[in-house]
Order: sequence, then C-alpha cells, then structure tokens
Amino acid sequence: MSTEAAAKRRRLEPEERRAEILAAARKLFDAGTYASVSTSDIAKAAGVARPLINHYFGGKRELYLEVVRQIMVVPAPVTENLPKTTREHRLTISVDRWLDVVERNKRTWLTAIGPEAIGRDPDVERIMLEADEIAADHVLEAALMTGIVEGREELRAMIRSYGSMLRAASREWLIRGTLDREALRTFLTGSILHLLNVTYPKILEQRRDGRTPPE
Amino acid sequence: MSTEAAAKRRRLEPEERRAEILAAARKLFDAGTYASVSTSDIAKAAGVARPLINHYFGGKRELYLEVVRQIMVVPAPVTENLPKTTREHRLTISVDRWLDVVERNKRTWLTAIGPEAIGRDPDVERIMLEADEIAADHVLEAALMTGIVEGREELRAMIRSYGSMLRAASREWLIRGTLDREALRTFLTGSILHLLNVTYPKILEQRRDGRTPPE
DNA sequence: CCATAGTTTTGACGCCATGTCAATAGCACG
DNA sequence: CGTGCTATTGACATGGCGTCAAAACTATGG
Repeated sequence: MSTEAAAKRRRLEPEERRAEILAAARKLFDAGTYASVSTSDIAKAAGVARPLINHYFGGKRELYLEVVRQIMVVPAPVTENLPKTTREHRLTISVDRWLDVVERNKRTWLTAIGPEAIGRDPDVERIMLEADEIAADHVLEAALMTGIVEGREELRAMIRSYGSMLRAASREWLIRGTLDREALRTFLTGSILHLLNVTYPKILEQRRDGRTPPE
Repeated sequence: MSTEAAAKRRRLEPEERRAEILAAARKLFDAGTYASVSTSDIAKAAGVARPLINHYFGGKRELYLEVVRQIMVVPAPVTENLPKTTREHRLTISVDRWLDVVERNKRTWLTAIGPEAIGRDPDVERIMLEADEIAADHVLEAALMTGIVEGREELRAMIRSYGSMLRAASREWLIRGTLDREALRTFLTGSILHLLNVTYPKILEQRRDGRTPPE
C-alpha cells in the first residue's frame, strides 16, 4: 500500500496526537462533506484506531466543530499596522489585504465559508457569530471608529451584515469569476464607506428624531 | 386534524401522500437539524412506514433537498405590481415588502436561511444559487434596469452579494433585535441604491479604461 | 356481487457508522 | 529489569438508512 506498511503502535503526548488527528480531519473535511467523511476515514488518515477520536474529542461532532473553529479564525494581518492616514485609505488597504489572504488560501477558505447554506446548527452558529464579532472590531479599528458609543450596537450589526456581503462577493470572485479583483475593490470599499459615512449618520439622526431623547 | 389512534392502512394518490410526507419533514427539519431528524421520525410523524420515504423521494437526502427548495422560493409579491415611479421609490417599497414577508414567516424563514454557515453541500449550494439568481432578476426589475447589457454579469454578481447582506441584516433584526425596522429600511435601500447608482457606473468606467490603478 | 389486476404500502433483512468499555501495550521511573 | 501509569486498541452494542419481495387496498370487468 503506502510507505507505512506496518506502522507500529506509537505512543505520543496527548497534545501531539490530538493535533495529528485534527490535521487529518481538517484535510478530509476540506475535501468532502460532514456526512461523507466517516470517523473511520479520519482515523485511518491519522494512522490511529477510531476510538481515539472519541477519546480526544468526544465524538465526530465535536471534532468537526473544532475544525470549523480553527478555520474560522479571522486572519489578523488584515488590519494590522495600518498607516495613520484617512479612513478611506485605511479601509482600502484592509480590503486589499483581505483579498490577498483569501486568494492565497483559496481552497481552504472556500470550503470553510461554504455556500452559506443550511447548517442550522446552534454550535456552528455560535462559532460564526463570534468570528463575525471579532471581524467587526477589526473594521471599526481600521475605520478609526473604535471610540464610537452612540448607536454602537446598530453600527456593529450593520458591519456584521456587511461581512456577509464581503464573503459572498469574495466567493463570486474566486468561484465564478464574475467579478475581477479591481471591481471587487471598488465594490467593497465603496460599500463600507457608504455605510460608515452616509448610512450610519442617517440612522443616528432617525434615532434622535424618533424616540430615545438623548441627554 | 387527523385520527392517529388506530390508523388503518389508507391508500392515497401518490401526489397527496408525497405532500403529506413533505409537510411532516418540513415541520421536523424546522425544529431540529438534518442529522438530528431521522427518517423514522418523519415516517412516524407522517403516519406511514419508513420505506415510503425512499419510494417517493429516493432517500433522506433528497427529501431534505426538497424541503430546502420549497422554503427557498423567493416570495414573489415582493416585486409585483410596483407603481411606475422612480427607482428609489420602487426599491423602497420592495424592501418594505420584503421585511413584511420575512416578519410574517419569521420562524420558517429563519430556520430556512439558517446561520449562513458551513453546509458545504454541492446540491444545497445549487439550490441557493438558483434562488439568488431569481432574486437578482427581481431587483433588476424593481430598479427598472431589466434591459441593461453592459457589465450585466458584474451587476448581477454584486446584487447577489447584496442579497447575502440583506439576509444577514434581516437575521440581525429578527433574532438579535440590534436593528429596528426603520434602521433596516434606511440601511438596505441606501445600500442597494448606492450600489446601482454609484458603484456600478464606477465599475463600468474602470472597465472601459481597461485597467486603472487608482490612488 | 365477485374475481382479478394493478398500484400503493409495508415488514424484514443487510449493511454501515458511531459510541462504549474492558483489555493491551508503550514508556518513564524505581 | 520489573512496575505503574496511561495512551491505545479490539470487540461489542446500538441505531439509522436503503432494498426487496410480499401484503393490502382500490378500481375495473364479468
């Protein structure tokens, strides 16, 4: 078969073995579906007996969630070390970096983000929400709006929604090729700027006029 | 409703029986997850033997896809009978109607759209894409831009992406309550208008110039 | 009213996947 | 060179899904 015909029983540190299994699982889930990948497959790929998965992760489900969590981590470099210029410039750079990261990890990212589909899994949902939360923080930081307090929740909610559009647009680019990179830049930076500079103030105004008398 | 005390073996027209099973499946999938709902559960709820599911749908998976397809149908009334006024007005009305529909079918819609998550199922993906396609048509129609040909693909791609944001924002509204209805209106109509009136022309221009490295 | 044919519906079987548990075997220490 | 700790495994039990031949229901013709 393969090079490791008669793999002896190796004994590893729990951490190390755990990592090996996780890596194998990640590779397999990357290629197939949750249902199409069996714990036997994972065990075989990791070179261990199936029960070890239960031992280290509890079950198939937990292992899967671990994989999702790992992949979902928002790439930090996107909003790190931004020059101290205008909001527009900083956001343009962030969008560009985002596109870089996504392009580089194309395959993994695509399978992670999936076809924004059904899922309908409370635990997965929680993971996604946390990731969105962090991403929203990054945007606020890039936009030099960290200190905002009035209508902060509304703003963050809109930014999270924007995140969905960003992912969808990125998929359009990578999969369908219906948008090229330059169009994406224009689209994404223009949208977030409009959101921050036009929509957000407008909503603040509505808020003041309606109920919620400030002061 | 029905007498499920000692249900004799009723013989129905295939269409009718199929519909009954589908309804039961829909209700159950609405409450749980794909994995958490067994074909036995569905069969029991529908008052039939399990193999009937295979007979009418092929298998659990196909039945599930059928449910998704049914729920995903874009509500038509959203862009029907729009008054012949400005683009802005027509889009405002459409957004409003969308919010109406969503609010009315709150629970069903939420579980259908799910937490735009992992899924990663090619067939589900196809269904979503088709739904998005139709939705994009509706938007174009509402925007009086049906005849557009130049950069049509790019435009449609951006509208599809916008659809993701619309769904995400609707979820923010219904689940978290972080956005009220008025804010949503402002946000959603403002975004689509900006997309159509500002971003789209800008991208057309870039297209004509060949490549224009901005900044 | 009865027999018969045709279609719906089901009971029973086989297969595969996951989770559990007691037993085994590697490794560090004396 | 034992010896104890624990990582690792083989074997079993449970439960879900798909298949198939047989049963039950209904409509037709005599």
